[in-house]
Parts: sequence; C-alpha cells; structure tokens
Amino acid sequence: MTGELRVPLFDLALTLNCGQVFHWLPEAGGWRGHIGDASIFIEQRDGRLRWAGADDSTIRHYFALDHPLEEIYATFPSDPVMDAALAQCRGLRIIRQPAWECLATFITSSLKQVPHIAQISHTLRRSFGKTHAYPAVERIAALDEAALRACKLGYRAKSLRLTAQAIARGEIDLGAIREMDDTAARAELCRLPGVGEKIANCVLLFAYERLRAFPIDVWIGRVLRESYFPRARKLTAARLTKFSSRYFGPYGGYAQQYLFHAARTARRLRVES
DNA sequence: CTCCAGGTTCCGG
DNA sequence: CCGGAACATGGA
Repeated sequence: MTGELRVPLFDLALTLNCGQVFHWLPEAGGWRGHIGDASIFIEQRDGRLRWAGADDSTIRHYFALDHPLEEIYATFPSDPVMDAALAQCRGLRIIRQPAWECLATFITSSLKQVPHIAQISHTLRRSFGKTHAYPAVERIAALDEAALRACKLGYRAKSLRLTAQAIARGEIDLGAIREMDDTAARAELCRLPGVGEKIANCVLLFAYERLRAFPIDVWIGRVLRESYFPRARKLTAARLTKFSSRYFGPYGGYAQQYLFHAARTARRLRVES
C-alpha cells in the first residue's frame, strides 16, 4: 500500500522530532516507523507527502491531517514567547498515537532525556515486539522486572510492569477512558503506577486527542517561570497549572508543544555556539 | 567529578 | 497543601 497526498500546512520532520513520539528513524531522505503494528516509510518533498505501508485514512488519522491548524493558531494568546514559538513551529501537528504505546512510552520517560526515551523504546521493540512494533500490553505484563531493567528502564521498570498488569487484568480500561471527560480520564490514568499529573496529561494530549491538556515538565516549567512570571517569588505547581489552563485556551496542548519545542531548540543552538 | 533529564511517590511540617 | 529526597542511567 502506497500513497501520495498534498498537505498544505504540515511539517513532517518537525512533527516527528518535537518530542511527542520517539521511535521514527531517518531513512533515505524520509522516515521509517510504525503506526500500530504496521511498518511505514514516509517522506515529504515539495509540499507532498508520500508513503508506503498504510492506506490513506490511516495516514490522515495518525498524523491528524484534519486538525484545523489555522483555527487552532487563532486561539493562541499573542505574546512575544508564544508568537515566536508559533513562527518557529508552524505545521507541527499533534498526532494520534495508540493509547497503550503512548502511555507505556511516557512511563519510561520520567527523568530521562528525549534521546534516552527513544533508545528505551527501540530496545523494547527489538526485544519484545512483533516485527519491531511496540510490545503488546500482555507481553510486557508477562515479563519479570529484570527483563525490563535489562532494557535500561531503571526504576521505571516496576511501574511499567505493574501498569501493564493492571491493564491486562482489566482493572483499568484504556478504551473506557476515551469516553470519559478530561477530568475523569486524567484521574483514571493517575491510578496507574508511575503515572502522575504530567504523564497523564501527555497521554491525554498525544493519545486521547484532548488538545487542551497542558503537560508541565521541567522545560515548560522553566518557560512559564522565566517568561510569564519573571519575578514571582514562590510559584506552586498548582498555580502554574491553573494559569496555563486558563491562559493558553482550548488548544493549550498545541501551544504547550510549540513552546516546548521552541525552548529545546533554543538551548540546542546555545550549546552549539 | 558534578549536574541534569518531557516525574512520581512517600514523608514530615 | 507544600517542600525535600530517593530513585537508575547516560550524556554534557
């Protein structure tokens, strides 16, 4: 299955490199990765998307080509930091990831740098996945902690295993979460071991299409403190959560991802110079 | 060697 | 409710 599509406002490289998904690898001027269990090659040239390994609707859905980006941008607050992030990230889309894969990947993300998260994802796929797809929840649930620690998960191994077991036993239903409102869905995800407010928000945003979810990690925390509360003495996490949910609006998750990527690339430029 | 990374959990004021 | 500390691992 191959296909081709003209997409006006989409930056494939930015979308795959911005830290929302971790397993796509450069190949022959494009990228190779999995959408669910299917191995996909995809490239973008001259505004055209060409791919092999999936049908049209799979590509449109996964890469969220139906998201109305201009409408979304129109809801962003206008301030120097947000304006700069938007100018830098136009065409970045929040994709629709499979829930288990997204949840598991972000459980392994805590206190890890982006390249390390990718490394863990690839090791798990190579070790336990069918044809390098992300390992099924039952597969992870059946592993012992040592097998996961061998994949360099460190203390996260226990959380990933317990979470997989809770889902495999049906104690938590990832499908049912899709039907819940944002607050209930977040609370349900937070019942899982190794899942707190931040990771729950990542899963809501990247897997459940809750485009208002606003994950606050060390990068975004820094951006908020330095750019939006430059001389606040004490800022509690609750205060930052409240501010960001109100200020960044109905597509706060999009705004967050643009701010995140802008902050990370800014540091990269500083380090190189 | 020290510092830090897309945090969570547990514990003491 | 809030601040601290522990927790694995690897790159800068």
